[in-house]
Amino acid sequence: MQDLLFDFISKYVSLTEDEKNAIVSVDIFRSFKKGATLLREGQKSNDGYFVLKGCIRTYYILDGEEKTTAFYTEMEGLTPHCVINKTPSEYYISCLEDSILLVSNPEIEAESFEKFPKFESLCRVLSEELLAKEQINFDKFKTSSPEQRYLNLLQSRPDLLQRVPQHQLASYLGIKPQSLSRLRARIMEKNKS
Amino acid sequence: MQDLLFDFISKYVSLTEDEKNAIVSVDIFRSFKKGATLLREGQKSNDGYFVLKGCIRTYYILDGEEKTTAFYTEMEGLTPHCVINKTPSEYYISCLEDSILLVSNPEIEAESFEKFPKFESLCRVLSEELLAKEQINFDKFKTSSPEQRYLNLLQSRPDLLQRVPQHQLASYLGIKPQSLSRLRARIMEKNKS
DNA sequence: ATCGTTTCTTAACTTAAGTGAACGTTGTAA
DNA sequence: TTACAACGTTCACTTAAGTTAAGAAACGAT
Repeated sequence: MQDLLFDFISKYVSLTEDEKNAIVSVDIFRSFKKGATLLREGQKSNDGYFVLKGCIRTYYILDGEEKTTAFYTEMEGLTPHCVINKTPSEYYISCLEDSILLVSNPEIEAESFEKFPKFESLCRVLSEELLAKEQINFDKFKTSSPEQRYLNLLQSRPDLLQRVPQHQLASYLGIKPQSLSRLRARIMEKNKS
Repeated sequence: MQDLLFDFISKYVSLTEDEKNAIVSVDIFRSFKKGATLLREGQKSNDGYFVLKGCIRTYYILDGEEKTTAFYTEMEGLTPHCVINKTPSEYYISCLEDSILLVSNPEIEAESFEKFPKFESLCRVLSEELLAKEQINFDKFKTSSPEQRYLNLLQSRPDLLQRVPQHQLASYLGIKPQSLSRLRARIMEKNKS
């Protein structure tokens, strides 16, 4: 399991045995059951998550409706807004599947950055990369219709369509579950003829 | 003009005179005329931008149509996706107004990070913060109707509605210019009664 | 000052998403 | 096993956005 992490990190920087041991020794690998809630609206937390195995999602409850806005799967990570801003969370985080997560917080990070400046470089590069990717995703969302967004997801993250319930996918696509149903039927119809 | 920058930075870290001089001495402040193009589709570039004064925008040309997806105003910065990924750019960047920008690139940054590790910390914190903010914005976009998005923009960035042409605002809101016109008329109508 | 372009608005029509309700299926818990 | 809740689909209806076209206003360049 740790090897997955080190393989991932090795794309960015090369770690010495010392540095690898340092990561392992802080012992921040945690298992969660499907459905477990990691963060609730209104709650303050310092925990960031990196998915080694499984899938987690962020969602809001607006007018009593659940709105899922993001999914994180293997080798994807999330530092909640409330951690960055020291404010109560606006959204929930929960596990869609049994998951193994790396759980960190600013204190752990500060310590390790002090001992291993290389870790801070890594985090800078990672978050710059994530930011650029998030901006491209946002751009694509803005410039696409719901149908295009669905087809695009089918291309770029086909696994999600299998792992995730339709009504969560719908809000992820910015539409209602009924519209997603209809849209899928429409596409089927087109492909038939 | 530099004071604006140092005021901004001082919210995150405190700089010594030495460090301030280092920033000034690299001389990366640049002036641009309204309409100037900073980056074109297909082009490779290493330049990132930080707006000291003025306004820049990113836009795509899709099916011959200009789609504006982001605006950056005073004390906001952008490292284009193509810089992070070393790929040709998918979008254009141009100046909406006469602007004064801080222009940087990975080489300058690497040098300064070496001399002043504090700068790398600053950049890590800034990009983590920007990422969290971008995610919240994206979430809000997904969970809102075009009309809500317009009203929200009216609240959160009223200056943009003054500075920016309607048709650019429209694509920023994910709709057509005609729809924005109609939507505004609809809101006016509501407020009258 | 004029010409031409760009920008914004309006309108009529088309298309698709939102809404509310019904129904069958699946999954869960007593 | 039954009962209930959650999920996905379908339908009829409403509302709003996309499309195409036209015209008025603002802006720039000559």
